[in-house]
Amino acid sequence: MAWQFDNERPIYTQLLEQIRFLIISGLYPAGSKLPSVRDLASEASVNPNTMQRALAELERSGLIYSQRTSGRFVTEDGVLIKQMKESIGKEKILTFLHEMEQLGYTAADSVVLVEKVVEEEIR
Amino acid sequence: MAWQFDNERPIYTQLLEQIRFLIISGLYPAGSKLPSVRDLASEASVNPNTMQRALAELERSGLIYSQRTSGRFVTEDGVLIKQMKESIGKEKILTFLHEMEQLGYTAADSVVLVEKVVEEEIR
DNA sequence: ATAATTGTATTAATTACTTAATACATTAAT
DNA sequence: ATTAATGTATTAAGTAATTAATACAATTAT
Repeated sequence: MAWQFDNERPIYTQLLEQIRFLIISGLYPAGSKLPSVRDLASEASVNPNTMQRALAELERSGLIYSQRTSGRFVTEDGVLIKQMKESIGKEKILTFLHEMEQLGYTAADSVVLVEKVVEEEIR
Repeated sequence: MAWQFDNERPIYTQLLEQIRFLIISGLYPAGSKLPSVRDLASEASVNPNTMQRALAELERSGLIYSQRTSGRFVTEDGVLIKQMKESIGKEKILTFLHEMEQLGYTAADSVVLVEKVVEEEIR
């Protein structure tokens, strides 16, 4: 796992996103046990509290849960994982559309523009 | 003009965005004179330095320029304004696509999803 | 029983950022 | 010449957020 961070955003946020991706993508399967806070922290070269914070936030979202002394686990609820992915995605889409509107583009404009950019990318 | 702010992001950022929108949308036309820093600040109920900062950032982007004692003006370059709008838009699109990828969606996925959301919105 | 491993809580240090206060400099207007 | 209006610079105050240090609690394994 390549733990990499930029200095733009808080480390705990980036940790959260990366771990979330590991779960959503299935690399950490539903029900599986995560490494301990300390192990994850040392692996990512980060203070344990920072990792703890990232994990706590993931926990709030229900993607993982902790059992006081036996460790942390990915939720068994595969449906929840899927829903989480979809709802975060939708949130990002709405934010995006809103920002574009604030720039003077209608939602319809934005659709077209995204299509264009993606086509350019492919080429 | 409705100067409204949330507490999520810095005020100067929000000022910048709102003024930028006024320019891009043509409400502050190319070449026109802006109110003074102090006037804008008092109108927005904001410290002059905060407004100054927003304007300075806009200046870095070339959308406005200042003449030491006569005031600030929107660039005469209408093409630049248009390009600015387009380049900021494109930046937002790329960021969006990147975030979606980090969530496990390909660019093609994202296009389809945006379309879906927009259709829902219209309905 | 003891030790080791786990998550958790509390507090402090650091850092960065935002906003504000104030003074300065330049030019246009009177 | 003087005043008023403009943008600018500098510094400080205030605030919030992030990270780190450390200690605690609970349970599992030995």
